[in-house]
Amino acid sequence: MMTPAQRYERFLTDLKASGVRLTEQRKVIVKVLAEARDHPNADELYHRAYVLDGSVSLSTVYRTLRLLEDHGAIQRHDFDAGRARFENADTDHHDHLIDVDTGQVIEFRSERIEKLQAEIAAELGFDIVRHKLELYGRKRG
Amino acid sequence: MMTPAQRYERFLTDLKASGVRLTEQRKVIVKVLAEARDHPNADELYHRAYVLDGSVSLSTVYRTLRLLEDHGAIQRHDFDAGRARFENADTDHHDHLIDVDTGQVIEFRSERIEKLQAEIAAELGFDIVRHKLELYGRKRG
DNA sequence: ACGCAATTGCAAATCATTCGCAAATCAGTT
DNA sequence: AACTGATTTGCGAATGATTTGCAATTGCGT
Repeated sequence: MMTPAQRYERFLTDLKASGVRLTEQRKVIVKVLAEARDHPNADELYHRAYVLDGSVSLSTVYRTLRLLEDHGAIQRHDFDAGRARFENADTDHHDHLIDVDTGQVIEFRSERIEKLQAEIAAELGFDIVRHKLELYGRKRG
Repeated sequence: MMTPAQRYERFLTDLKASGVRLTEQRKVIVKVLAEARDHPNADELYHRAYVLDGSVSLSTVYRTLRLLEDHGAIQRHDFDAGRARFENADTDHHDHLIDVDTGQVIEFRSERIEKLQAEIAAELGFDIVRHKLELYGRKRG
């Protein structure tokens, strides 16, 4: 398991290796992402970054998110329509269970489901590029 | 398997039974939905409906889609972010495989995956309200 | 330190969707 | 078939998330 600090360093190393310019704003945004334990949206990231460095703008947050997504460093989700949410892509693949009452997001992973998905795609003549599995549930009374 | 005409009649019957007013525009939009073999978005539905009846506006398409979704008559998807797509809800439940090259949507159903999902949710202490499983794949060379 | 292309903040533009409101229309009642 | 009142409509303006144009700023190789 990576610590936020390790994740941050790795983000920077990877970006530099890809020839991406390390501006103050990008470093701050990347730091906020590295430290996030949840799945923040652009606005939440902006506010967290702004506290660390008032020179960060919402535009740059959006531009940096796109940049990081294109580099495969983060992943975009749209659990609720209209607002994209983000998370680091360095961790192992997992799917999400969203509590419909609280909005809480729980991560899980099932080897068996992954395998079944690949089988189904193969039967239909496809190779899976990516997939999205979201369970929306309610806590048992 | 229901024919488009049967689906159309059933839409109208159900709506009338729910005390929904059957306006000209709603009937046209419902007819277009009943006949759709794909997963059209609001704009596509608007164009198809407009051909049948020039008095249909995009606003009413959106309002009717919301109405039908609230009544459980249709289902909303957001395969590509930003544009919702719709399909009749009368057919059996199924999931989707989206061809990343062509955008084509293939429907499939797996009893085993459904079952696994329920098991996973149960382990986490949840009952599934709904779920979203989308495979994004590429045709095998 | 120099220079210039890449990046920034800001405000204005987009895109899908929703909303306000006056005019039109449905559906039950005479 | 006309009457009525609440619902629904089309229009254009409003919204909310995200993107973009542009002049000013900044990272970073020389």
